[in-house]
Amino acid sequence: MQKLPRAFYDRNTVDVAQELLGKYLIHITRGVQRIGRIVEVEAYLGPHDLAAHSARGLTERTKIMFGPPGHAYVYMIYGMYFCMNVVTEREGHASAVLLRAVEPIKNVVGRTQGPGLLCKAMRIDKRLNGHDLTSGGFYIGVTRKTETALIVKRPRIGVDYAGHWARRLLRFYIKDNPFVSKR
DNA sequence: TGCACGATGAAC
DNA sequence: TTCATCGTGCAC
Repeated sequence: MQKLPRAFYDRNTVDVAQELLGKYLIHITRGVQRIGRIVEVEAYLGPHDLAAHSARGLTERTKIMFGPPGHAYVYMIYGMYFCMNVVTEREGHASAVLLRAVEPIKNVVGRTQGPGLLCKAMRIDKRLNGHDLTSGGFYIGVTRKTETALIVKRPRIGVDYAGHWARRLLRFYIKDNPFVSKR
C-alpha cells in the first residue's frame, strides 16, 4: 500500500475528488488497522463555493481548510456525527473533498454509507482534525494494481441553501457500487 | 452572552 | 416529515 504524497492533494479539487475514488482510507488505533475503500466523495471548491464551510471566511473551525493540502478536516455535524474531508490545493485556497462512503475492507464494523456512518465505523473523530495525511496512523493509500471504474456525477447532498452551487455536479461515486449512500 | 441552524441518520 | 443533539458563527 503506497501512501499518497502531498503533491496528490495539491491539485485541482475536482480532479483530486474523482481520483480519490478507489483509493484506501487507513486508520490505525491501538494496533488495529482499519481499511475502507473510498467509493463516494464530494468536492468543495473554496470561499466562492457557497456550499463550502470556507464561504464563511477564515474562522476557528475552517482554519484547517485554509491551511496546506494533505491534511484532514474533521468537524462535528448535527451534534452527533463527524464528517471527514481532505484539504486540497495550495494553502489559502480553502477547498476540500468530503468522504461520503467507503467499502469495508478490513476491521470495519458497522455501516459506512454516508459521511457520519463512515466516520463512526472508521473511528474518526475531532481528534484527527488537522492530522497530516502524509504522516503515519491516518492516511490514504493506493495499491499497485489500478482498476478503472465508471464515475457517476451528481449534485451534492444537503446543500440546497447554496443557490446555483447546489446544482453543480460535484458529487462523485463509483457506478453500481453497493456501498454508495442512498439518497 | 444567547441562539438559530447544519456537508446526518433513523424513526415514524 | 420529524427529531436527536451540540459546536460554531454571528447577532446583540
